[in-house]
Order: sequence, then C-alpha cells, then structure tokens
Amino acid sequence: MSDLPVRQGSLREHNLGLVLRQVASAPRPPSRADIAAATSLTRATVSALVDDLITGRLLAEVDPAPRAGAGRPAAGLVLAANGPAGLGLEINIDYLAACVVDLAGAVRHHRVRRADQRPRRPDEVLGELAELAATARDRAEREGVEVAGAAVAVPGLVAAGGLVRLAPNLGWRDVDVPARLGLDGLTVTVDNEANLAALGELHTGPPGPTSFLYVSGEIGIGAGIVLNGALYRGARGWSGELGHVAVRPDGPTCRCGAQGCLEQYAGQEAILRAAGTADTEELMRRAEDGDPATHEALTNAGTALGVAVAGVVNVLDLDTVVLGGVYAPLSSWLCPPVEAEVERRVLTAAWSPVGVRRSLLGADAASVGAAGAVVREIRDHPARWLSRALLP
Amino acid sequence: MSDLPVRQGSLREHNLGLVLRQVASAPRPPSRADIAAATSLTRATVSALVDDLITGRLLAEVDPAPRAGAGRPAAGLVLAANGPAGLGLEINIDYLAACVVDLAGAVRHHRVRRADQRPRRPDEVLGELAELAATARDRAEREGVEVAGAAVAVPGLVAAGGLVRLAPNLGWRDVDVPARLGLDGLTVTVDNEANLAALGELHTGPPGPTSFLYVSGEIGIGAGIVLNGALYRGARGWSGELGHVAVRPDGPTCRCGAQGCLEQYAGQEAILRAAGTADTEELMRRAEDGDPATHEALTNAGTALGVAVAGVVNVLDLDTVVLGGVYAPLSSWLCPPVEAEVERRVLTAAWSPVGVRRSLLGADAASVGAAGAVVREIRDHPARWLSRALLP
DNA sequence: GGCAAATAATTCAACCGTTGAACAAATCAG
DNA sequence: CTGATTTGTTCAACGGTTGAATTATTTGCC
Repeated sequence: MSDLPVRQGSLREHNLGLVLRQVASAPRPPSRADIAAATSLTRATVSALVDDLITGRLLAEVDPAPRAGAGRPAAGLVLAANGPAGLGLEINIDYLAACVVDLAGAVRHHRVRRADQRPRRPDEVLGELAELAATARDRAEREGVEVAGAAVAVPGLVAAGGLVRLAPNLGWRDVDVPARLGLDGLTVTVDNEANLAALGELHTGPPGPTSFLYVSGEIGIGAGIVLNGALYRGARGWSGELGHVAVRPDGPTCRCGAQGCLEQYAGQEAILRAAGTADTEELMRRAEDGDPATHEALTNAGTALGVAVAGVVNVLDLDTVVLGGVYAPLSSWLCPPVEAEVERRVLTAAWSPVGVRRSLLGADAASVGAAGAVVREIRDHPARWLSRALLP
Repeated sequence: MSDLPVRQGSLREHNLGLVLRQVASAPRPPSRADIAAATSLTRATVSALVDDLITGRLLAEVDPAPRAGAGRPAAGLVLAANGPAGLGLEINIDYLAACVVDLAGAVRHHRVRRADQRPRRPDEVLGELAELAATARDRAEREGVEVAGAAVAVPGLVAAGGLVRLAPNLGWRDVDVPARLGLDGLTVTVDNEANLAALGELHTGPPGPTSFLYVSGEIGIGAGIVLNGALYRGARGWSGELGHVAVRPDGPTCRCGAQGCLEQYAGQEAILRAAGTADTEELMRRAEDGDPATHEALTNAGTALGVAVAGVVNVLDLDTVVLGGVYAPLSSWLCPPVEAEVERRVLTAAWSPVGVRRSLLGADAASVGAAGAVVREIRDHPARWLSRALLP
C-alpha cells in the first residue's frame, strides 16, 4: 500500500512500464496494435507511449514480420539492444567477476578472474574489481550500449547504502563498497550474493515459478527468497541465513556460537571433510567415479539440507527450490535426498508437489543476476531513465 | 508489478484510498487542509475526494477542535461510525465466535459460544455459526451500521473460493463453508485462523512492526506471516505450517507421518502430557502456583518453539514474534525460553534484537482480525464500496 | 465594535493523459 | 485497378489534478 499521491504524470510512468514489460514478455516482436489489444489501452495511447520509449532508446522498431492476409504491415517492437545496460559485479571467496547485460537480457560481456580473495585486503580486492568493471564498461560502450548502473554481489550481510556489515568468509567488516569502488557517475548498489542470484534465476529462461527458494551453497549457506515475483529482503535486509537454521539443536557448535546449524552438516567444508578430500574438483571426480564414501557424504549433506529446506517450505508454502553455488554441479547427488526429506516433511507435499532442481545459471547466477537487476530496474521504472536520458 | 493498465479513474481510486488511510492513521481528526499537507495533494483535490467519501458514508465531519490562534476553524474528519462494518466469524475446536467491527476499528458486537465442535458434523457447526452471524448482523444494523461482508477464521488449510481443504483437528475435509453458511447477499471469505489473527494483531493498537511472525498455539501450531505490512499467504495459500517444522529430525513420529515435528514438543497436547494434566485451566493454576514439573514442561516446550522460530527468523529476518492462541496466557513462562533460543541461534540477533511478546488481542485475535480484514478491504479500496453504495 | 490578519474550504480556468472516432497509410485478394 | 483489411496517427472530448483567486469564519488588536 504505497502511500504516495498519484498525479497525472503517474499514469504515464505506470503505462510506460506496462508497455515496456509487454514487449519484453512477448514471444515475438509485437506491434503497437498487439500491445493495445493485450493491455486494453487504446492504440492512440500505445502509439504515444511507444514514441517516448523509442526516442528514449528503450525500444526499437524492427522490419515488419511477413503477415498472412490483407492489411498494412505491422512494425515490430523489440527492447533496444543499444540502449542502457547493467553492469554486474561479484566478489566471491575464490573469484571476482564482471558482466554486462543489455536491456533485452543478453549477456554482452562476461569475465571471471580466479584467485583466493581471503588473504587480500578489501582495498586490493575492490581495486582489482574496479579494473574489471572499467574494462567491462569500456567494451560495452564500444559496442554502443551505455552502462546505466552497477550492482555488486557480496557473500555477506549488506546494510543500507551498500555498507558490507559482515562478510565472515572474506573476513570483511563494515566495508563501504560503493565509495571504495569509485565508479564515477554510476549509481552502485550492493546486495547479498544469494539475493542477486535468486533474481538472476527468476528472470532467466522462460517465465517460471514466481515464489521459490534459491539456496546458495558456498563456504556458508545463503538463500534468496522470491515471493510473488519479488525478492524478499527481510525487515532489515538480512534475510536468507539458511546456514544457521538448526538441524539438530544439540549438534556440534558452529562458529556462530549456536549448536547444530545446517552449515555444520551441509556447508562446503563439512562436505569435503566428510568425504575425506580438500578440493571440490576432486570431490566431483570421486562422486562421478561412484566412490561410496563420497556418496554417503553427499547424501548426508543433502538430508540435512532437506530438513532445513522442508522447514522453510512448510512455513512459506513455496513450490520450487533451486540449488545453486557449489550445490549446482553436485545436484545429481544432492537433489534426491533433499527431495525425499521435503516429500516426507512438508505437510502439503502430498497433494501439491515441491520441485527441487539445480540452478540454470550455475556459477554465473550472482553476477548475471546483478546486471539483470540493474536493467530490470530501468524496465520497471522507465520514466526515471527517460527523464535522465533527455538531459544530455 | 501489477500489469493492469491505468486509466484516469484509477487516479481517483488510489487517491480516495490515500485520503481514507490518512484519516485512519491520524492521531486526531485531521482537517482537509491537514490531509492536503500530509499527502502533498492540493486542498482542492482533497476537498473533492472528501466530498465523495462523505456522501459514500465512509467519512464524517466532527465539530471543529478548539484551535490556537486566528483563522477559520477546521472541520475534523473521522472514519464514519455508521458506515460499513465487517462481520468476523471464527470456528475453533472448543468454541464459535462472531463479532462486528466498524470502519474505525471499534468492536461493536462480540459473542462467543463455547462447546467442543469435534463430535459435531460440519452442517451442525455451520448452522449454529449462521445463527450467531444473523444475530450479530441484526444487532449491528439496529445500531445503524451496515454489515458489508464477512470473513471466517478456520483452523485448517483453505483453498480458493473458501473451500476448507483440511482441518485435521476438527476432522473436516473439503467443506464448502460459504455455501453452507448461506449468508444471503454477503460476500464471505474464508481464511486460516492464524492468518486472520496475525492481521488482527497488525491493526490493533498503535502502529507496530510491519514484519512479524504470529504463532498460534492450539491443538496444532499455525503461524501467520506479515511481511512489510501485508499478510503473506504462500504460493497456494498454505503458508504457516510451523507445527510441522522439524525440531529433531529423528524425534518421535508425528501424526503427519514425519519425525520430530514441533507439534510433538510444543503442541497443546504435548505440553499437557508433559505436565501430567489434561486441562489447560489446571495447567495455568499449577504454573501460577510454581509447580516445578509444570515449569519444566513449559520450558521444554518454549525451547522447542524457540528452535523453530529462530530458524524462521534466520531465514525471514523478522524483528518481532507474537505468541497467540493458548500460548498467550502462558507467555510469562514461554517467552523466556523462546527468547533465549532466538538470542542464541539468530545470526543477526547480536546487533539487532528480536522481540518476543504475547498477543495483544489474546483469544479474540482471529474473530476480530477477520472482521477487521473486511473493513480493511473497504478502507484500502473505497472506490469499490462507493460504486456499490450508490446503487440503492 | 470594527478592522486587519490568518486559516479553512470552495470555485474555476488551465493543463495533462487517456479515449474514441475519424482518417491516412500500406498491403492483399480478386 | 478497386475494395477490403489492418496499422498507425490526428484531434476533439472527457476525467482528474493543479494553482490561483475567492469566499467563509475565526482571533487579535486598536
């Protein structure tokens, strides 16, 4: 219940977004008349709105598709490929990533630099990330797309203004990411890695479920929660701490101080320890070779994960669970036990099944999701972009 | 992202609601000028909107409050006490209830009829509830308020259209409540008891937290989830099954088939069994007398509840937990162990505390919340009511 | 007691965005 | 070439908000 007054201009803002989303979700380039029919706006209104969107470089006309029957050929409308684009950045334990996604959702640039970030100081890390960002922006603008904003994915808790309150596995505390990145003139938002990955998953591929849990397995275990097509961030923005849900209340003590946290059973380190190896690549190989000890370790982790996930699904009534991060490549072994626990423990599972599947985007989910979040913001509120785009 | 077109009339609809909510949330009757200042609408616009709302019997003018200084006295605006009202009904294991709440939120009528509903057939129960509803409606209309709709609180899972899919403790399955109630001409909605109680809690007293978990302890344990001031119902409307969250994955078998569900540790029957009594009144007496066995039973139940609640808070980042149902009168003994577990297990609790408190409305939460939900619907979408009110 | 100042509410022309109908543009079928 | 058909634009009308001017009603002061 947004308690803001609504003036005449708000009509325009809303309907601009409506038309834009209509183009975005259409299976083939729609005509102005198609949009009018789909939205129940008038053709006159749609024409006026489309004119604004074309001059604002958000839409473009394409050659008329060959039509059957009589009538003037329709001009197809598509999201502009040379309009504004989003810059997505990711800081993770063992790599940095940058990518550019255009308004149509295409990944125009993507680069990952692998290195353990834990021994480095925040300034070093952010300096290198700024370099990655600069080259990504440069490449993109040489292709004719203008980077309109940036989003940074971080494995930690983020407070208002982009302050990283705590990133335990990086050893960061109270780091002001936007200030130290220094991307001049670009608005920079910072968000939890699981949140942005969940958004990436939400907007990738054909329209899927609009309420789901994205579980991001890394050193810690985070979760992004999408409810009714919108990311839920929590009362203070710190939702998704799935790794510290209790699986056994009197289990081993976690580094957070509590006992029996999920992280102690299904965190990356716990799985490696149980499987008797120190390397995820090696774990994958052993699992593929059918090593029994590895399979047992993965089944136990999946069972613990399933207990925690079932609790969340019981409370939130979600129909889909997506496994991402390091869980994605391991999903063949993790999904079955997770599914079994969910099936057993979710009250409503009997008559409405809960799907458990691996992430579609895999390791790129967070950076692509971050860039996608920037363009999605423009797509949902085109008026802001239009008023800014007309100044220069 | 509501994908509906916005026409001129939508402006009016939104701004009517805006003005109405402004009056509702003001500490004292505001003038038209006050509303204009608060909403940044023009005084001219506010006047026009208020005129519509007064002729629609949603607002009323009161005598000007004595003002300091010069100037024409302002006419105060209040929510109409003789306008539309909501009828709230509740079916619970051991009582039926009906109440009427007017637009201003005042409880104009309230009646509870205690009797064990478990041995009775749904038709009998709904027949008696219809009687209660009829007298409530009669009383209300004799006072000059028009009952505009009804909402029914049920301890079970409700599907679209008011079909009670499953109410395990009543022994109901697939009962079409609106059809069998037969309140002619009244739109009847049905919802889970915990959901409506959570709404009641949200709108009672001074504006409180907008994201919280309402825990309803009865024979089963349900939860109503309020996120950002709105009830979250889940992907299919079956959220809040807190009672079947696993506390100990290998604990005793629950009647749902799974093991170690919270209900087995903190359900009403489990508490009574552990305390060695069969009656809640007796339990209360023993607790107040300081009986050690009773205290231990309550502490153990509170600890189990705390483990489950901490998991939910970790995932959803809520700042408040409200204990309702039978937990409300027991809250003196339940809150401390719940708080202790939340403090220990919620990662962010260290720097942003989570409040645990008893329900303000107590046993009336669900019926009052149901009636409140009806008037809230009118308050949030006054245009619908206005267009209907002008017909007769 | 009368008058100026102050505040509340209403009136009215102007403006903005959508509507609906009329019209121009572009193609196909015969 | 002509009529049918569909797309897209133009334009007067309409609904809703704005802002300034006007009316209404009180207090304070001489």
